[in-house]
Amino acid sequence: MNFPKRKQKIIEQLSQTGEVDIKQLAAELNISEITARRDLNQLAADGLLYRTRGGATKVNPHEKPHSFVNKSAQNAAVKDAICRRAASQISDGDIIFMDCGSTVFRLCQFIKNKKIKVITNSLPVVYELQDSAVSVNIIGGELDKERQAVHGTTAIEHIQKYRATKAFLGVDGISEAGLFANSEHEASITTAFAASSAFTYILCDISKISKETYLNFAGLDIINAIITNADPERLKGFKESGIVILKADI
Amino acid sequence: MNFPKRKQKIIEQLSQTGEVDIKQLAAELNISEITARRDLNQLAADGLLYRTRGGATKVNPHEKPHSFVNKSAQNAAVKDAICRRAASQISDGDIIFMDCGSTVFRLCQFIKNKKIKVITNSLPVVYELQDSAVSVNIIGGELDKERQAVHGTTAIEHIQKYRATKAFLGVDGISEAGLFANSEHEASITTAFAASSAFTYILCDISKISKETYLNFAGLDIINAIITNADPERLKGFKESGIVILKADI
DNA sequence: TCATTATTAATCATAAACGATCAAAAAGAA
DNA sequence: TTCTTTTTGATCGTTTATGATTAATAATGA
Repeated sequence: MNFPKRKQKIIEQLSQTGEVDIKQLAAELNISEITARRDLNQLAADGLLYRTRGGATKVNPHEKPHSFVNKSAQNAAVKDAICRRAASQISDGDIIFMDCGSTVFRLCQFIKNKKIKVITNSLPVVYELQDSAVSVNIIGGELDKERQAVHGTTAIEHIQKYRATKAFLGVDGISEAGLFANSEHEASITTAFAASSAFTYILCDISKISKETYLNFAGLDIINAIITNADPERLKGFKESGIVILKADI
Repeated sequence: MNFPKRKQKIIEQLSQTGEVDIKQLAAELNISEITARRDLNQLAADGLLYRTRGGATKVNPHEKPHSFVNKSAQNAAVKDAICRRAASQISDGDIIFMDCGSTVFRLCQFIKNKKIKVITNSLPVVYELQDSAVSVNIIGGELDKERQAVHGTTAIEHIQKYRATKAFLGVDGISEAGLFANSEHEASITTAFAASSAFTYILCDISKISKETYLNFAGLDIINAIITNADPERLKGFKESGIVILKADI
């Protein structure tokens, strides 16, 4: 058992239990206590843990692990159907905005070979389009680790400098009262994208339709179309407000 | 059994079991231990594995969803020594710039628990810092897929809006004539970072010292310090220009 | 307060691994 | 073939990782 391997084990246990004990470490890794001690000293010197008497603890004990839950795999079939419909709206030469919605993310797989420019604040989108024909432009600014996306005033200013032919955005809820979001950050990004885009699509599955949650940040007038799997019958109200309804058949 | 064939076998076993042992390798491939040692050293210099005493281990112990092709694993030991020295210059509260240099990338592992802000144009840096205590700010603009970093006029303007206490940057070459880069994009980013930072460190291993390549984009006056593993004796000229030399002891 | 105990740093010892150097063998070029 | 270059192996002094020992230091409790 060499140092890199031990280091890995130590860091692993530390992140799980929050602390390690020299005696227990020595026993577990089949090394002498002094070697365990030396390992911990080395890792402490590199700032990877805090040395305590007889062991070590995490540097940031109360730090909540930024858990980016990738919701995009939930109801993948429905989301893919919506995204296929969305991708069919995109032609070569388009400049498109994509936000950090979980449905929007699944659009990536369908546009990899298109000759378009994508402007996005979503890191997963950037990663996914890394090996693609698409030219990528990243919105700059502060990174929201939980959402894996960029937000803040710098991001807004950045968006305002660009103009897109189409925007593909997600929302936390949409009703005849307009668009709803669970965070102000997300709301301002959505508003900025919509304002700088010639045509704005909202991608949402049936669970978001008629859902009113937290912040009603904009009216329906800032968007042009909804792509969803919901029955168009349920969407009559939107149609009457001039919104184009595109049904994704599953 | 020639080197390319052995290399393939070694990499294969490494990806399966995560580690190789020199004795076992020598026996298995019918070569002497010293040849096995030489093979591993070669592969370590190329960044294909990490050398340990008596063997080698994988570069990426856990499979990550996205992998960045990275020169940063090449000569990892030297780069780590430089980065340890660099990390020791960083205190909580600092706002630091990091560019897309391969040495700079390895600084991430030593700053994960620091309470600092990092502003960067490098995607691998962003990815590496996503589960850290560090607050991350991404430079916005066009993504250079080859370098996995953001560049362009938007990026420059973004950088100019921020002020950092320290910048940690890489170069393709440095001599008493100044800084050298292999691309204009990279040069302009480096210049912008240095201009907006109170103190600028260049991280470079000995191979970059006195190397003059392609574009001499700036004089030594835009930087404040060099962190390197090169012998300070060779760096007298820099010292006379008022550059602080920090020797990384390996 | 002091005494007891556990932990640590410092020092040393040892075996394994290492780099440097040179020689032999293999491969390639003239 | 002969010469040169590259690869491989052997030898040997040096370095490194590890563990044992012991004195110093810090925590704990009476």
